[in-house]
Amino acid sequence: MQNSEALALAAALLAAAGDLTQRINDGVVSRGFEARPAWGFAFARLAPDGATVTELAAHLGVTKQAASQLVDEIVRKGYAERRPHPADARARLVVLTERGWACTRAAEEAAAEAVREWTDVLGEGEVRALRERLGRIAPYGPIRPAW
Amino acid sequence: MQNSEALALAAALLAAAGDLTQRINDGVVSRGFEARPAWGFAFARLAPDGATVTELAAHLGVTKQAASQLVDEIVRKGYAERRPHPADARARLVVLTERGWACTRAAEEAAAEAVREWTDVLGEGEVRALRERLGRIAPYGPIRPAW
DNA sequence: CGACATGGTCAAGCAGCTTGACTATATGGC
DNA sequence: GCCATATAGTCAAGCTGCTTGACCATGTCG
Repeated sequence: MQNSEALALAAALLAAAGDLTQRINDGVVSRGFEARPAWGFAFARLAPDGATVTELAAHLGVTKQAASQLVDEIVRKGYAERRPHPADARARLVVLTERGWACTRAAEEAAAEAVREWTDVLGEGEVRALRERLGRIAPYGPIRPAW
Repeated sequence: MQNSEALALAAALLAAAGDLTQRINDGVVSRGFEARPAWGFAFARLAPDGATVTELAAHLGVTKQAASQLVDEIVRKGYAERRPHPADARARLVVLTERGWACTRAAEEAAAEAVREWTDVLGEGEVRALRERLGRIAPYGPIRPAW
């Protein structure tokens, strides 16, 4: 593979990621929620059982302060709430509210809608293969900003 | 495809894009250049024959002022220079210097190196197919930030 | 030639992140 | 039981990269 091909792959990857992110965000907004794309990663971490600010920060790859600000915002807008941590009086458990869950479902619907357009172009098997291959080359650990 | 699958695809795409971007940037830095990931898109537009600030802004999807700041920086660091535009006295043509070209080549090498690791996992044909499919679903036009 | 469009810059402001300092609680050695 | 140290979280200040708004110089077209 030529060097310039590799750069083109990077560009295509970023373009696809940006496009999909934009579409998901638009879809979420059109369903009556306001959300910044970065929230998706926060919600994904909060979804199962909640998380502390520090855990969230590690997951997002930012400082505790930045994570705390993000939590401030989603709490202020009613998507999550801070509760006392059951086992550690220093910590506070951030959990999604019902509205937060609704927003998460909206994001899933929007994502499915966006991916459906890809399915129309590539076919379902190809899209599934795409997802599987991406998963193999970039395990989904802590988030690193795309640039 | 289930809704949650679609979100997982988006996450995998962003993770892969972020990972690749990070690796390319690291590779460029280790070759003795300092570059911010966003520069890649600027350099790509400047590479053939130069571009005006306005063209660059449109390509990057930001304001003229932001593009101008970016140009200030890469000029200050010796990667490009502003020349009078041959056909329009209002405009100034931003062109890469020899150092700019060297940095571009370093980015291509770094990208090739990063993609090579993927090739080891997926095989060359798969990676090529990945690039081709990504190209089909997200034509590489103006850049939209990933989030 | 004059009216408007376009390329570019200057200035101010804002959002999201950082580092640094601090308080409150937890943990482990003695 | 107590103290030293580590950890969860917040407050405050600052930086960077973007934005909007205003402006000048040049081009284009009636």
